[in-house]
Amino acid sequence: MATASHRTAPEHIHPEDVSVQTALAALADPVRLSLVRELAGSVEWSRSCGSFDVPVGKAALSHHFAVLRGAGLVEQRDEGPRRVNRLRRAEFEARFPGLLELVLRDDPAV
Amino acid sequence: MATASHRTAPEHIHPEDVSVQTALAALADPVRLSLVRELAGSVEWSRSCGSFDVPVGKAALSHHFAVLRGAGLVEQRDEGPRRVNRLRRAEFEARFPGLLELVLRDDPAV
DNA sequence: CCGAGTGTTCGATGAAAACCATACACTCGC
DNA sequence: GCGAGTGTATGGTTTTCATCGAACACTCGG
Repeated sequence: MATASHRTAPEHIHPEDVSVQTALAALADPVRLSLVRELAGSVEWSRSCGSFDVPVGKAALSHHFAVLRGAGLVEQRDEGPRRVNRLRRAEFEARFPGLLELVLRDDPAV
Repeated sequence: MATASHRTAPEHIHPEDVSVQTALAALADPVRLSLVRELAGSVEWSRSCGSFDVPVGKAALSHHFAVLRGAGLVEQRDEGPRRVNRLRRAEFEARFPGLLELVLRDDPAV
């Protein structure tokens, strides 16, 4: 039941246990930033990993999601064969006030 | 006069022209984060580049300051033989509200 | 005008990170 | 129980970045 294409369920890290460094590094990558933004504009649990429009292969994509999990930015759940995502808005906001909002509503440096 | 050990004066970039990516990447490095924090606790223009307590050589240090300038985080001015620094608090805050404050008053991830 | 102090530049090195292609694991509909 | 769809793991390549040592440029005090 509900254990998609993975031996074990995704391992999550709570934002509370994340260092600023890790958080910043996670968001400093263009692909991940794109994922986070796209995710922010979607209904929770509505997007599977493969449904994002980024210019990388599956392997790299999977890796990026692992990084996002490791930064407490994304939560994942297995739903049948696919793994659906959710942006941990509230929790992340509590740990890093303003950060998420900052990267989300950014005027791309004019 | 006032052109220390450098052909040309330091080239600055205003925070307004900096992308989030660049800003985050600049702050995601341990050495640079250390520099910013130490600088935040000092009087403006009081610290020369060499006066910071970081475990890297001069060359690397010089590079890190270049990155910080490129992210609009630091302003430099030549004062005799040395180059003194200032944290661009207000300008940076205006461009990335909350970010600087966030990395400065951080509980190192418990 | 020399020597000490300061910072940048260059070239090279090493480590980290992103990426791909492939192979594998799991789910589900047929 | 196949076969398609989805995601992970592994191995290897490439790129990026932090770092160093050494050479250079500039300032200033004797």
